[in-house]
Amino acid sequence: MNLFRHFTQEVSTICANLEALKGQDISRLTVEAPRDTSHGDITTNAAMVLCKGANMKPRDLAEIIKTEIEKLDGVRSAEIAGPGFINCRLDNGFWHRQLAEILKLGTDYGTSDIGAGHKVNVEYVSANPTGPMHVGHGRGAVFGDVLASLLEKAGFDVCREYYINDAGAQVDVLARSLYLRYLQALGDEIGEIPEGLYPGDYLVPVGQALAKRDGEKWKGMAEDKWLLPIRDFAISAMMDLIREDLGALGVKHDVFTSEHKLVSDGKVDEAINFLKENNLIYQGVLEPPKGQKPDDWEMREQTLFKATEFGDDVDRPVQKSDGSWTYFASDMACHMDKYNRGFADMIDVWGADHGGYVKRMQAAVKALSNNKGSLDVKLCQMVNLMDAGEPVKMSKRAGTFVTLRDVIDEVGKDVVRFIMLTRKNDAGLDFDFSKVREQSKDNPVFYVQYAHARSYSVLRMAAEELGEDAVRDDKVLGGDLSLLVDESEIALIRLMAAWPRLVESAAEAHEPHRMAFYMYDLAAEFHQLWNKGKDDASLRFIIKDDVPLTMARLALVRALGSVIASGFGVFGVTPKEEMR
RNA sequence: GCGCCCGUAGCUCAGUAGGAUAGAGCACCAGAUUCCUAAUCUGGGGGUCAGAGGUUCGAAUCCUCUCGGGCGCACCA
Repeated sequence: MNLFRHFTQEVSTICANLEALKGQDISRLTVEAPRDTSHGDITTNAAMVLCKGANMKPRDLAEIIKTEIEKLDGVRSAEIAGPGFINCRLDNGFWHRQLAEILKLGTDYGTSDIGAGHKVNVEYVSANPTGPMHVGHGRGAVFGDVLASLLEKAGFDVCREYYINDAGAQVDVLARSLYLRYLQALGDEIGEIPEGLYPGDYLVPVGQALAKRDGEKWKGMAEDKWLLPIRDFAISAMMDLIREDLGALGVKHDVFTSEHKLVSDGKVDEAINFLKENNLIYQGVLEPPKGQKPDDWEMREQTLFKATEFGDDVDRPVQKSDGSWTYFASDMACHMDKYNRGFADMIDVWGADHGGYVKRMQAAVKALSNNKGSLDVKLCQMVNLMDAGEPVKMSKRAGTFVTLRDVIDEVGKDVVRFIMLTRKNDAGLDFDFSKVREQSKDNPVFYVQYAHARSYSVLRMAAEELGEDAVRDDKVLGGDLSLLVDESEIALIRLMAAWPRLVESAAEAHEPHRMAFYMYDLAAEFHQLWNKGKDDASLRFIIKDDVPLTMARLALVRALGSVIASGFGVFGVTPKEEMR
């Protein structure tokens, strides 16, 4: 249960039934956590948003509402503050019930039904199949994967999609690059890889595999004979490579959609015909871009999509001069296909360098769905690889290029995943190797992992001190939670109880990073409580001569572990039970 | 020239569908350990929320303009 939603409903009911507020729109009414905890546990703006319609002073109206709120179950006291806030304190019993719910649900705590089973398609990674993934791809991959998990936790029916850009010029370049490696594998001296082809070593074993499979079959043949079969071989090998990288990162997809297949299946024609029927395709000439005019600009008649009718700045070409479809055209087909598969809500995760592409794709989605579909595009900014505050120098030519796989091998997938989510997607991210290896508070992954491990260490210690039997599940879970009365204990429960709401707001905003900050705060709250036991021995979790209190505190510790594990579950990070 | 994103403490960044005295970490200063793991914790100083208008009970948040930074701008994907 999201406690804020619960109280919003309760207070809304109160207001709807008040004589003075008959017939008023109460949708602006909210119940939130006050920023300053000294103002109480929850606060409502009810009096302020409703006073105008009631023709009353906010504080007078607040007085009436307050009287009713005080009668609510779980509310200990209420007071009017500032311009008309009604601040409430909840009683300890309420918090104990929250704790009991966490213990009951375990890592399912935070699961929500706000998605109501609505279908959402999340497309992410979609790296060109021309080589191994780099760190920037990794950020988009983790972001998309975790956003998908987050939406699932919030009750959406999510499809994780990978769009393979296996059509167009870059895969021909890949085929030519592989052909050279193939010749090399057959013993030819190929020298330097020519400019314009992919020089990476990763094609060497692929060339060998091709030579092994086909022998000298393609040697000496004209390009038009070998281009297609070798291209297929190359793409398939590159997708294996990418799938391996994704596997190492723990990133999953439900559907891999091939651009090439969309074209050959006629899906692009289908999309374009649909637009033609709606009079959204025409032959026309575009104005040259103002300011920086490309050197090779020439006046040209093109097949254009009327993107301007759906909010884009200019109409967009869908066909190249050789008659083949532009990338945009097949991408439109891809999104139309998603819509036809039942996904009115789509989310695409792209690199920030594709920012200029957002409007046209959103325009296309509107056009292809008769304005029923929606597309949210999440742009992920650059990742800067650093070491001890200095940028890591990278050069493909010099062979000092750091791939995603290198980073995963160096620090592990859990660290990569978590760090990728410690920034908003549209903010740049520094990935510092030295910081990430550090075992200190400066390293958020470590700090949160340590809180989880510490919860286990307390339970282990309790088993040692009190005996395995004393800390069996049923005894810990069946403890008398009402013994938890210290303010710092209640504070921890209060923060844990905010988790369901956080999941919902992060899901609605499509912002998984909020979970990272929450988990860090939660870890800090727990470490603080642990340390209070140093100053005041009566606050330690394990009190040998007070077993009932110890049981209640072990339950608290266990719940803390569950909430962190719940967050890690969405993040795809394995919670550690010990740090050694 | 146009579009998108961004501008919050010395640094790196949060800021929960507009809420009360704007937060955290790092760094800096001062402290805490016979201890449930010191890989931690407590306290302190530090701000024109880039600037100017506007909307309203109330703005870091919404709108307009200005300044400053990043990205992108026809037959690449």
